[in-house]
Amino acid sequence: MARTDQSDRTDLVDFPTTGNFLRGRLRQHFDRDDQSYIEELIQEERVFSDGQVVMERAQFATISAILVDGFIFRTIEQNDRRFIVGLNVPGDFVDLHAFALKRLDHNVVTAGNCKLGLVSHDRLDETMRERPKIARAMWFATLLDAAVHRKWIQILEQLDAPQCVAHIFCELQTRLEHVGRASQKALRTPFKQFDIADMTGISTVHANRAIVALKEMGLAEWRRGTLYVNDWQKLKEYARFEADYLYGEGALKLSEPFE
Amino acid sequence: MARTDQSDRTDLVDFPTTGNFLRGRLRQHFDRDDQSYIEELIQEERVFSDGQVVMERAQFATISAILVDGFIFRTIEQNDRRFIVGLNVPGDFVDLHAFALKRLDHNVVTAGNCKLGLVSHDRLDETMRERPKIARAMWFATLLDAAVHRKWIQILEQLDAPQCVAHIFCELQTRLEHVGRASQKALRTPFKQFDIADMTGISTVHANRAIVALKEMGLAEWRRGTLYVNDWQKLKEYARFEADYLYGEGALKLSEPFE
DNA sequence: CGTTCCCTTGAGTAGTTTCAATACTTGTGG
DNA sequence: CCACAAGTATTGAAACTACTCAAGGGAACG
Repeated sequence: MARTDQSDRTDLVDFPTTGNFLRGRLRQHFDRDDQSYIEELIQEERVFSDGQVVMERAQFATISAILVDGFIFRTIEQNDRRFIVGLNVPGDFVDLHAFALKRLDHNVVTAGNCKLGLVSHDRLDETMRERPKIARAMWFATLLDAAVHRKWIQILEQLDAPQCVAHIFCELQTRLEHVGRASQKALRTPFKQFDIADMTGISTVHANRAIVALKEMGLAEWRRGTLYVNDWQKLKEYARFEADYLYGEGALKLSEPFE
Repeated sequence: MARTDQSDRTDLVDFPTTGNFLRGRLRQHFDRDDQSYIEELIQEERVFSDGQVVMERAQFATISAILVDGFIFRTIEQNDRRFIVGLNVPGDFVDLHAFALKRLDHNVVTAGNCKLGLVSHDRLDETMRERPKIARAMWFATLLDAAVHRKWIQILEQLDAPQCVAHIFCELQTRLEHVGRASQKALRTPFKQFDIADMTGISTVHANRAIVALKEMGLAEWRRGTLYVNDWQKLKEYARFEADYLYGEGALKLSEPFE
């Protein structure tokens, strides 16, 4: 699961900006030419600081961005309250869906410092016309987000606050493993406790209590943005986390040829 | 909003199977040739009865289906409990995302009797290669589902049970208006109260209480599958429903040319 | 005309919220 | 290097929301 094998490493050397795109998922179906093509789509890299809006709800989009480094929140604001409806990790094409939607229904906001690679929608139009295989992989990438959304709907419907928090961290860890950014003992994030509250729709006070509960159960310990976990397996069981839906290893993985 | 104007009606006469696809949204950007092309994609129509599984989680998919008539649930099952993570109405391409994902993370199940139009993924491959404009519209359609998912995440995070139930019905009504299937006074569905419970993650007992609460507030009355609403505006305010995110009329609508 | 499925109601329990008060961290200017 | 301010984290208490279990009522279907 989510190893960093040799070929993955050369990906990052040769394709420093897009080497993590779909890594651990469809990427294994890309040949070198596909990988170069994708890398060359990116016209510019840009660095963002904490809390910057990468793409704002309802703005007409002409470019999209892939996350090279850092974390991204997708947020919906209503009545001065913020709801985090999605997270992104390096390798995620954070607003690729803006290529088809043109105006997003939510904001894309940095969580901590980020590096992003930008591609114009004109270039993506070309990709649609000339590289249907890659276009379909991009489509796949946006649908992966949708699969994660569905899982969030389920966990919000099913789990209580500590389980829900645990599930979100299990997911984050697994997604970081896909792109070789995970450490086994500690999950470092730039998140505050109120970010966790906004992801799960609970109050900050209750988010704190959920974190305390995880610690009291001996499952995980949160200290200023870092989650320390001794036994991920135990935490996953507690959160009823099953990684299938992330389309890495598991029942949903595409094992057939992809052209 | 959501009128049935003359051109919409001819859509349904000339394109009986796909005439509702993206109607009220991107469809206005399709020319007659696009519309014919889409109609001709459908190779077969099939009728399903209540509770049939149209596409099962993790099965390898080679066809996708557009909903011509009826309602569809997207469900995730865990520990013998069912979670409804999405709904579909006529005109929705219910498992178009299976074209890119190949194996779905959830089940697609009929709610009541349904008519579906089937298209093979081979045909969709052709569409990707030969009709990038239509391919992009299909991509858009799958992302519309994702936008609805995000809204569900938000309402689950924000609203209490009666508001959440109200929101789901406001959304359903608006989506039916898009395809000319709404009546102003009564929203007829094949849903049971336990379906409503599974959509919102509450118990059936509590779903019942939420429905009672809506009635006591004079907002809506539920009688065996039909929701009677006198003043949709009042219900929408109560549910904090804002239709933008459905990409019909509103801030997110694509007003620019689409080729 | 009874069985089954669905809906409804009541009572007690668990989970979550709000408000309020206190403590800890980090960064800034003196 | 200290003092203070701002932001973040923690705790307690009371109120509210939703849950479970249990029992009863009603409609639909054979």
